[in-house]
Amino acid sequence: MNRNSTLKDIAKLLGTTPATVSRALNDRSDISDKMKKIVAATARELGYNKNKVASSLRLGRTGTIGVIIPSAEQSFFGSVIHGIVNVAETLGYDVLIHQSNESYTLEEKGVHSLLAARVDGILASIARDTLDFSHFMMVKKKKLPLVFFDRVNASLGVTSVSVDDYSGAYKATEHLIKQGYRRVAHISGPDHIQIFRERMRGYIDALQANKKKYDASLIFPGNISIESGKAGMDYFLKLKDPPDAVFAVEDFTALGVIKELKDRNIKIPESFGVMGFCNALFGQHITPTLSTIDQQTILMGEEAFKLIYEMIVKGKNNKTQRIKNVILEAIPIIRQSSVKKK
Amino acid sequence: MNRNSTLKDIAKLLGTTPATVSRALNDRSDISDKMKKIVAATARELGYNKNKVASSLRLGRTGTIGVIIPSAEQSFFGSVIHGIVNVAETLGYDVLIHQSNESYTLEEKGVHSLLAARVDGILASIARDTLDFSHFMMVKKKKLPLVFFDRVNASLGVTSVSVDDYSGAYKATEHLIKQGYRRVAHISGPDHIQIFRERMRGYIDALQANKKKYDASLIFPGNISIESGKAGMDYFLKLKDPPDAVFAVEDFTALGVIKELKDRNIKIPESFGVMGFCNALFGQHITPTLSTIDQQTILMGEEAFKLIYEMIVKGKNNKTQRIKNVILEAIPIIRQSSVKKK
DNA sequence: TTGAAAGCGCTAACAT
DNA sequence: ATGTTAGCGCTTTCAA
Repeated sequence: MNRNSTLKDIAKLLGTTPATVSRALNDRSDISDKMKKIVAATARELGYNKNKVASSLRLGRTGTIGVIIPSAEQSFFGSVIHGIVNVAETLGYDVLIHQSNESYTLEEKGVHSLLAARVDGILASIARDTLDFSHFMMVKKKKLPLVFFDRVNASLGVTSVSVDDYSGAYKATEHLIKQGYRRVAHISGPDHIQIFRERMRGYIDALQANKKKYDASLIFPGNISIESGKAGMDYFLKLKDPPDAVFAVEDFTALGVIKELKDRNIKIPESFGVMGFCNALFGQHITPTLSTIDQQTILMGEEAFKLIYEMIVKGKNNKTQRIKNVILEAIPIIRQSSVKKK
Repeated sequence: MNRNSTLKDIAKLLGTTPATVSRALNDRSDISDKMKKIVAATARELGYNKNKVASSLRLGRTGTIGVIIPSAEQSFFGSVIHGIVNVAETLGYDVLIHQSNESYTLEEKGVHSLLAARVDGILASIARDTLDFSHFMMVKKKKLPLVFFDRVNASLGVTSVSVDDYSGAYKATEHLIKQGYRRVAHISGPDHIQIFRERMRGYIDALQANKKKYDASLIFPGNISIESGKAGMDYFLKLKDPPDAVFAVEDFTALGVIKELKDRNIKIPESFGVMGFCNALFGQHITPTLSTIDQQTILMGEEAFKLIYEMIVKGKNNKTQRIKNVILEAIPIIRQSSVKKK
């Protein structure tokens, strides 16, 4: 590997010193234009490319942020990464990715790898299996900028971006009621995850605000899967007074509901209404198309990076950091599965 | 930010030197077990976390690889990233991500950022708009390990992993013929991208191997979108002797075909057969479910990392590198849209 | 088995 | 406007 050229190489060639070359390349005001030009030309000639590793060591910052997601395979996180990386590149930051695969142990390892890499900040979406948050608290204690996105935990006092799950669920439920469905049920997600609890709360409040009685038998505990959608429908249809609409905690669950209804020849949306949550890609391609709540994934990634960027920049000036919790609007996407009214 | 502890801190506390502490922590054989134990204990106590930046500068390698993809938003690339990152983590590597957003300029910038970060190798999937490959040739010239995945270019002599596009297309086309469809058409992708040319070649060869005449009017030039699927069908159905099956270059195109057929009340698969390519998630949830070719995305990511890892390790020993081109099997996933026979 | 010293490439403080 | 010097934290060579 033909050695990368260094400031020293350029300096030697020009009969000057590495310090001057460094200043010239960094466009410092105390260097003459003439010198800047000749340095730039020589650098180009040698194919010089700044060694960010050395620079980072010297500066005590890396211009790199770390991201921890459950899995890049889930298209939701792919979109968020897209948003994060695009803004990061624009602002000159590199992005390191780690996956927890929903495991606490891997998440914890990921945090340590990122700390070893001396990232300037960490963006994270909490793993399903994480119940102990000491690794994140350690980051916080080190005063290293930390931002949670989507899978947040309000009790930790960490800056975050998430979608307004409560209001999204509220809107979804209310939409079904306004469409004339009499009894709106809910299939929930694992209730140790805050966002799913929020969605359930939105569902319950929307019922009560619309003078529907809250009926615990109309809530089926699911686990974010097609299967729990099917199982939920199976359960609901055996009730004495079954529901005629379901607000599912996310789109796969809603898909299970639709599959089960189709198997039983129950007409959607005429006899039964369905709303999901997530705006997964497949929703617009199935029959009937799925009404859902959009989570603004790309925007979420962009906002997450902007938040951490702000923390990094402010941290330099030793300003005190206030915890911010950005809540993105949950946007109803009304398609066929929930539109009873003509 | 309470300063991270260093080898020096540990050494001072133990009345020894940074060199010894370094050796102890790196489990060198020339250090006594007693010393190793006490060093480990002190390190734990201080919450010591090796500064990878300093270590990288000294060692001349970073234990980091760079990945350039068109966009993390495409679920295909999300899956590949998943595969890459998982294997990388297992082998102790960090992963830096850059996106080209299908633009040559951003791709080129990405390569330079990764070089500045002194990554130990680069994995890349070529952007749609990239016609000039000098940035990749520069990487190759530097003898920095480089592996292409999926969007490869055979003429560049770069190690790669990709799916067997030719054989996948061949199998897809032959499957449709064997199902009894008389005239099998093809909607292609941008033909400056090699994988799409390969798929067309597979289509043509399968026709001829099965004694079907190759008819240029049965190939519609598309651009990997739902719209080109629809446009293709519109064109085909106006032909004097229209086809009764389509092999679409990828699943979105196939989805467009299906939508158009449904709009015209043409029965799938009875009157018209459809095959896609990619095995996108939505294919199993639409009606009819979509027959397609699986690309083994996660495996592709895993293989890509393994290849570059091998190159990195061998490079150290100055062994000569042979260019490898790993071709993953293209696996037909037969669902409803192509099954005419009972 | 351990210590002393040097250096990876960069940048900033200080000097001129 | 430029040069000198030192040091970020680690690892390795050489010496003891």
